Amino acid sequence: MIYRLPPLNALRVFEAAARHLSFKDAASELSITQAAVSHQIKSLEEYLGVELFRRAGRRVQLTESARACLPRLREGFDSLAAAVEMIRERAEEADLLITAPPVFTARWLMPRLADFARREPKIELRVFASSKMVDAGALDSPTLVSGLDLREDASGVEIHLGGGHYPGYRADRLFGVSMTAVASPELAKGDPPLREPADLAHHVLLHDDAMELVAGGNAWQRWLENAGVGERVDASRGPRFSSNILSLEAASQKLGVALALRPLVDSDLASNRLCAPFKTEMKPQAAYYLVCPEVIADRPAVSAFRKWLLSQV
Amino acid sequence: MIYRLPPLNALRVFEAAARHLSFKDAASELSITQAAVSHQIKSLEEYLGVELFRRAGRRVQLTESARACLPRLREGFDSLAAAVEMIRERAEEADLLITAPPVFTARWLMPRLADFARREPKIELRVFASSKMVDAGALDSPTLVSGLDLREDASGVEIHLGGGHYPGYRADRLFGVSMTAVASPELAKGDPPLREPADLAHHVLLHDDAMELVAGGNAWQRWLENAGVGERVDASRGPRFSSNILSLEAASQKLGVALALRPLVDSDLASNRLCAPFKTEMKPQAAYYLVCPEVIADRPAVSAFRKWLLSQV
DNA sequence: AGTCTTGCATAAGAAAAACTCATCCCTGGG
DNA sequence: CCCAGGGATGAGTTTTTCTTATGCAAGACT
Repeated sequence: MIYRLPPLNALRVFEAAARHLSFKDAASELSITQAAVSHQIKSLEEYLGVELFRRAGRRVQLTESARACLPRLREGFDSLAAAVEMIRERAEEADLLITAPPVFTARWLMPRLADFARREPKIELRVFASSKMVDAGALDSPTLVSGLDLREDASGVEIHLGGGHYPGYRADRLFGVSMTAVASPELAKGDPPLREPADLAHHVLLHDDAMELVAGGNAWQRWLENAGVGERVDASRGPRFSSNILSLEAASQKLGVALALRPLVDSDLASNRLCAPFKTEMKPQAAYYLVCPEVIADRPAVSAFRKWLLSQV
Repeated sequence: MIYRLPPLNALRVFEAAARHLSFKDAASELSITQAAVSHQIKSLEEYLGVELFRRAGRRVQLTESARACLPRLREGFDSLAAAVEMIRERAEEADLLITAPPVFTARWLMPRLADFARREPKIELRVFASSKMVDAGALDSPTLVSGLDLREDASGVEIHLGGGHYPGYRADRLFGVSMTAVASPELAKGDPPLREPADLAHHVLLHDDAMELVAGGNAWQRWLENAGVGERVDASRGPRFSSNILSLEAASQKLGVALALRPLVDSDLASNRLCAPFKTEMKPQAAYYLVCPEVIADRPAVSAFRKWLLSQV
């Protein structure tokens, strides 16, 4: 995955200027001059080809599109700050740091984690749900990782949805997934009912960024084509959420039909919170893997977790 | 909120180098020379005072702390890329973009949103859950926003947990919150039972980054002091999650005791998924507010949403 | 109204950061 | 043992970013 990123310093200046709604104040926050801010903003506007501020006399105002992207921008800088903070603080005061995709964490890991915590009460856990743990098939890091500094206390393991080729890492396959459409049982039996995929034409499709990532873009479109009704159902309309968890929640609230990953939603299906009205399942190559560098795989905390996780599959 | 950020270009180079585990390949991806990569990494290492790569002959390896921060780093860059993408694509293909804190979205907004969608089926929604919608009391932007380009189609509204001082914005108070301890009912009645705050000394405390933000740091510590048992219970131990939703999930799975915001968890309490064993509630100044710039407040999509949201309170 | 003040824009030059080139060094493969 | 591959290093160059100085327009003040 190659990032196509804008000039990062200009972005940081923009964020400060947007926060203060003043180039001057932003400048003083950043310990630079007002002129420097003005330059940076201008270059960013030229780079983007979009006006970010409207200059109204002696004050500046954000354009609506600039304002709308601020939360995401803040989130981005916040993650970066957290990332470096994490490096600085080293041991992290935890024995085991688990990084996993949000849906996996909420629907699969959390219901089981209490059991692990009971068995290994001494292991201090840290669970980080990150939407970036989906990879195209293999990590881009093809080399054997060895010679890590073993004095460091914290051990990081990751759970990836990917193809399983992680050379240099110990990767244990947990389970494969398949994409299926889910809805509230009442909705499926309602009017119009959901009996076959073509019925989706009369229903609201719920989209989310996470599923786009798993499917490699246009998740619903692909699923519909897979079901043979790509032509008959418009995949573009419908509300869009930032996370699959929200889509599932929306589906259970009868807002529409969402895409979900089995077996993660099996408990929702069993409890009748959701139902899967169609047999059609799209099976991506990907599966969930527990991934960690070989060199830390035999630390007590890591191997205990690994052993436990595999016993849960 | 002032960000303390490292040299951003160096971070980007580091990410590429970590991905390839090769300075040479990273260099070619970034269209610069291997020497440039080497310099950047070195300067970042000096800035952080931490070794990021271990040089082992002709190959480089990540140190464990460097590797552990990668997911967060990727998440950061990804958000930045998404943010600028959003500016570029302008209208966003949606009529209404709602940005709200994750717990609010999952526990309050989603259960009600189906109703809104039914009433206003024409309004194309986009819901973005962002953990950065908590502010210290007021937005830092004190100016009246006017003269936005009204031709832009998408309207962005935000839901903030804050003090309600948003000059230039139309801010409608939704409801106040209070922090309370929650646990699984079985856990509370179990052995040792949870009868008064001091009993927490014998239980696992669940921490999360979101609650830290709300409380302004050391959430449990503050809550315990508020309950008068700051001395008797160790607030530092226990697993740590990246989101309050995960803490609540962990609590309901009997992993320990979490901090929660009322009234967001009221439905969990009503359904007996969770219980609030103590009367002690800590009431931060903050409340949830619907916030949007004055100038877009009267657009049809925005005013419909606003009216509906207020009717739900 | 006229004047002052405040804040952004702009141009030119200065400073700093980032990059390249040339070269060295080490390691592992043949 | 020698060679090739890949990273390190230092000097010098290019590019970016910043500052200083100044201009300009709008709101505040008298």
